[in-house]
Amino acid sequence: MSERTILVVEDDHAIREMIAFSLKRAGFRCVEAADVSAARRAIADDHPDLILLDWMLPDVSGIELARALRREELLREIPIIMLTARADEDDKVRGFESGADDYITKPFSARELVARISAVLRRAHPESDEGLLEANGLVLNATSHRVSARDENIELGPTEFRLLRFFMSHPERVFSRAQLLDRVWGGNVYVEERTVDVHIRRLRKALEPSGYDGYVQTVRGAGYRFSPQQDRP
Amino acid sequence: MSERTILVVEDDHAIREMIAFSLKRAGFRCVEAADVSAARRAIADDHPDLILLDWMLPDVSGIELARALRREELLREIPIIMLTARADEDDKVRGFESGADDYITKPFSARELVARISAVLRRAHPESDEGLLEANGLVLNATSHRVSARDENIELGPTEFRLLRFFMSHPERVFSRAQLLDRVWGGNVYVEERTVDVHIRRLRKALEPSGYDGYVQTVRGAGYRFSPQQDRP
DNA sequence: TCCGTTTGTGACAGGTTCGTTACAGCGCTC
DNA sequence: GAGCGCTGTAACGAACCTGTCACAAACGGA
Repeated sequence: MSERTILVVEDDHAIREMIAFSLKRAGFRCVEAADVSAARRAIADDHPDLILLDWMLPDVSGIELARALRREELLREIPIIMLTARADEDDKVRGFESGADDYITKPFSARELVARISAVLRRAHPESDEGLLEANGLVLNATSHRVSARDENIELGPTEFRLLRFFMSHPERVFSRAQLLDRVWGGNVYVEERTVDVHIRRLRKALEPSGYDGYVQTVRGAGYRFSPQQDRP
Repeated sequence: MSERTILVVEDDHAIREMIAFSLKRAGFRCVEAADVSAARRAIADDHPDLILLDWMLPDVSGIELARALRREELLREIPIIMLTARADEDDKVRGFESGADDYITKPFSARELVARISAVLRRAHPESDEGLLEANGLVLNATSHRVSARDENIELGPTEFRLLRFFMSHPERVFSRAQLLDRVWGGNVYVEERTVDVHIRRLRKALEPSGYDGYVQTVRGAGYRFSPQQDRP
């Protein structure tokens, strides 16, 4: 599962650091913001997968930010978890919290924090697209995570599977190594471009016994292409 | 599963919008009403599957509406979830709530809301779940809570039973640990993902004597899959 | 042809994921 | 309260995957 980015919006420096530390240790990428304007910048720059939002902020209240985000079409999908202090017993205010996907009352443990974040992320990205890709007898089933060549099963590693899935959903189109790294490996990873070659090789090797390795073609100076145009193997 | 319609009866515009937003995102169809008379119209027009009812309303109290609905023959079936403010902890109030199928105290998170609605709907429309699941001689009887392999009884713990039942009703499909936690353990429970591995192990161990353990397959980097495709054990 | 550039290939160290076992806590029965 | 089954977590090793390198091979232009 690819790394998830969490934006932490909290004015108290010490608390923010604590949270960031816990999240990083739990394997999340973490972006911090001390106020709403910084948060807006971070949202634009880092495309967080989830926002952890203190509701008491210096400039605009966290609730205002939450409601504003909900109104913006592109940002509606980002789940929000509210941080509230126990003292804020005002019902009216608390009622508004329903705009968030979850809320956590201070004080809270690092484990609870991580658990709730995981739960919300789980719910936010439920199931991926139903996908059956086919090319001249080469079948990739995304839901069962299986690849077969004329009913013969093909074993692929995780990266090779993603690579083939990407290729099969964009046939007859050349992708540079950089594009492949971006779209198969995921946006912000630092990996040598030549690494793509190696995985192409591994994919070809796996397809070789069934004769489909020719479908993965090299375009010298440009990148690679998946081309099922030619005759059946 | 067909789309379910929820009627939200709540006078506070902001809260109502928030709720509606959350529900829509969770895949429900959503109808809104600000007062009891609007609610009655909505019930007649939209035939909601569930009513979310604030108990403090401008014209008639939510409780009155609930009791009135209960008296009407055709509407008895519609489950009702009450929304109450924390301040109203009064026993007297709680007593009135007995007409509802569940109640939620403000503040609440979207996650809690969705979880409770799902639970009530599940109870109201008991899934005509085929109580008998079969896969190449492996039989799971949901009603008698029994599992047998070729007439040989198999002892399973509660979690392993639910796990196997879930797998058998979704064969040939990969589920991530997160999805399994969500759908077998239940949405709002906070458990380490690796815990899934241990229960997979326990399930396999229980299936081992009869040779069915191979049906529970690991998909590295993705999750687990139940696959009765291969040869009989 | 030659030479520089690009790609294929095999090996490998480090890291990650998974299987497995052990164990403590909990609720239950007796 | 002891005994028991069930659950979730931790820890360890094994299997596997990954990114990088070094070198070989292929290619293309001069």
